[in-house]
Amino acid sequence: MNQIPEKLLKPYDPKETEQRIYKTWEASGFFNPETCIKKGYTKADAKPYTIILPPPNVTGILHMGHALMIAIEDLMIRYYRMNGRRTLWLPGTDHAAIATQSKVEKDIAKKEGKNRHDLGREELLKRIEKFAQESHDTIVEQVKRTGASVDWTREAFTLDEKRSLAVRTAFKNMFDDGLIYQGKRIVNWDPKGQTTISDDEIVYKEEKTKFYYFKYGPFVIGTSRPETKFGDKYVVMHPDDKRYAEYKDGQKIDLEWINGPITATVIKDTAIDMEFGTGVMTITPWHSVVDFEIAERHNLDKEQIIDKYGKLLPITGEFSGMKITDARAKIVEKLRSKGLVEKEEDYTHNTATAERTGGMIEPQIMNQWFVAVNKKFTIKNSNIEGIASGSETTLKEIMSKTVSSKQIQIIPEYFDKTYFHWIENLRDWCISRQIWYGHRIPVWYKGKEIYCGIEAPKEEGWTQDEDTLDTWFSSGLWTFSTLGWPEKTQDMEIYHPTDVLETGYEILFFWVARMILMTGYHIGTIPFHTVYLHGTVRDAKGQKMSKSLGNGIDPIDVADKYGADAGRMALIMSGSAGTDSKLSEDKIKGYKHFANKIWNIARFVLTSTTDMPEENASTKITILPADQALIDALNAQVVDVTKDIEEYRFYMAAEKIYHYIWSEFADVIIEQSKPILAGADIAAKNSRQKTLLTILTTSLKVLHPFMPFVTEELWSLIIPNSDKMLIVENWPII
RNA sequence: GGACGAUUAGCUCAGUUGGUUAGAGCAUACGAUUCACAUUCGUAAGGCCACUGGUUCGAAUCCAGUAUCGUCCACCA
Repeated sequence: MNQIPEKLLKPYDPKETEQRIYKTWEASGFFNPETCIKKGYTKADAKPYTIILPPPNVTGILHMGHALMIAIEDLMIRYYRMNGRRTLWLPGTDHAAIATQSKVEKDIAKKEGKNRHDLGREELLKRIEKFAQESHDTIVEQVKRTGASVDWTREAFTLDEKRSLAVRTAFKNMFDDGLIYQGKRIVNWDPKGQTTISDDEIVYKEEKTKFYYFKYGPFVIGTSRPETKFGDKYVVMHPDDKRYAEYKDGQKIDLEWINGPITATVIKDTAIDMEFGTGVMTITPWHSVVDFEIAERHNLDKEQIIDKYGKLLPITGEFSGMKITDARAKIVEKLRSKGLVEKEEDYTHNTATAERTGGMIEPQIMNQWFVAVNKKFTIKNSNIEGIASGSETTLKEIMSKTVSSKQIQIIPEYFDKTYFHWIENLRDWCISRQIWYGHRIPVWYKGKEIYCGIEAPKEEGWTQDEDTLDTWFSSGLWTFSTLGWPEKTQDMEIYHPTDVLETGYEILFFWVARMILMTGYHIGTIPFHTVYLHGTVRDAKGQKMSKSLGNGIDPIDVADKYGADAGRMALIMSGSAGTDSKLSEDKIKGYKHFANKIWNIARFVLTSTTDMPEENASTKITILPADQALIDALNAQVVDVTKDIEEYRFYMAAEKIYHYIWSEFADVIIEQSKPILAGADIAAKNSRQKTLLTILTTSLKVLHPFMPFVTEELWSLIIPNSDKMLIVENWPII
């Protein structure tokens, strides 16, 4: 070791280094576990270690949250790869049905002034696919910039051919088992987006409005929505309400209403809050979830008042065809002229709006497809603890048992409670969407006949259901659809169940719970052993990063300016599982300095060891006790860091390494070494030289999962003739 | 309304499951230095660990309550 590489004499330049190093990794094939086996770096019978990358949506570009996710997953993957595990990290992207379609529709409306009906299904889909493809390509480039050691040969897309087959197969199996059914149910209809949306996609916004009290026969009813009241022929009160004890359940009362006399029926139901308003209400089952449930319980008639476009139907008489907002005042006026308005008050309440389109939700009863979460079915082969093969179970039970038995461990643990709370309140999952982009429901109709199959029926005359599936239906299959299911593949055999699912806590219910449901049902096992939930990355002030606020930090800008390594370190160091973190450029800058620090340490060590004698069988350098003590201290650190990584305390592991390298190695050990290296005692000098090299190489190995680029680059400079890259080096074993 | 968190130095956060004198980074002050370091080093100051009570030989840590902030869920006619 005589030559000091010229590059090393200048400050570390991450921009030049990182992209070059990534290409070297790609060319090596080491992201692919089978290549590692072929080259002898992983044993053929090694225990697998699998992470499936939560697929970013093809709606745009990656943000800091993705960068955090990748930093943590790559850290685990590189750590386990260095530990000799058969390590697979499988990448992919998500078509994100509603989000993507509405993004493209918005663009088209803005640029061309057209809506989707102007374009037609085929043309719109073409446009969306083009957008999705471009978005996908950008995302892939971004993922590469972060240093992610994902196996690109296995890349998947939630809407590609193999995943589509998985979706149709999954649908058919559940359909045949009676777990998917079509039903008239009240759904959240978004008149603006012309689609249903799930409960989870609703955003409640505060609205100031009027609260009216109307005379309804002998009662006074309260409402903020007079326009729905036309069909109200049931008046409901709590059975224990003494004020209305004289009225009996089922009693008929003739009264004067908006468009003339009607006969109302008294219903007693405990869903009524005696404290609210007058304690009496009329119900509109077609347009209210609570009312619908009351109507179901008492087997009452349901009538539609408002159409899909938010306009009043002929049942409203003279108001027919009017928009809700226009009609409301006129209806109140009419009631007032009839002397039926008791009083009105100012009222603030939460209205439901669609997250994607901002449209006001108008509940409607519609034909939709559902997954029955409480329906019993026989599970064929079960590896789920507490649910035996061949026993009767429900999807809800699968979701709950896998976690309560700790077969699936959630980190941080306290999210268990939130998870169970959610499961308890879970209703049947509405999986149909009235949009065009996504997996079309594999059901065909011919007259009154209905056919569900993986492929379209061969005979003529069948038409396919117009709806598509909720995007979470396909992502629910993600851990096994990516591994080739429904084919019986070797990948499934080897890599499933996966080890860790690492994702943001905000999609615990959307996604994690649905993966548990789908995997339990289709595979009879768990999708992963551990769920690691990371927090939200916020700006320095603690605000969410968003486009509208313009406070986002672009991971690519970070990579350009400070290096991806620095960005990764800043993200990993920003906090523990489940807690939000604040990120500022200053923080990232600090870790750029750190990368340069290691660079300089390496320069010092290399220039100080050029005259170290080469070792061979006859001439061995003896390590003196003082130096052995330094190595022992480092080893103790490595043990500590290893434990922290295995127990998911990544921030702590990172901090320990950082602290060791800067405050111990650089500030103490190197400073102490200077007189020894310049001294006359050759034995002491050689011992120290060898020790410095040992400490440097060990430090690089331990730091590699955190800062892969700078460590790999230094590795190649330190050991120039080795063909073994740091990525496949062995984790220091003590 | 229900659930779950958080509250520690000026700021951002640790504190590994109860154990010496509560730590780090940034920022601040003072000093050193051109030495592997454009990006260096040392020293210092800075804390009623939100508050009240309890358990314990011992509490930032466990329990109960209060306050403030945050997140999620539900949503009322």
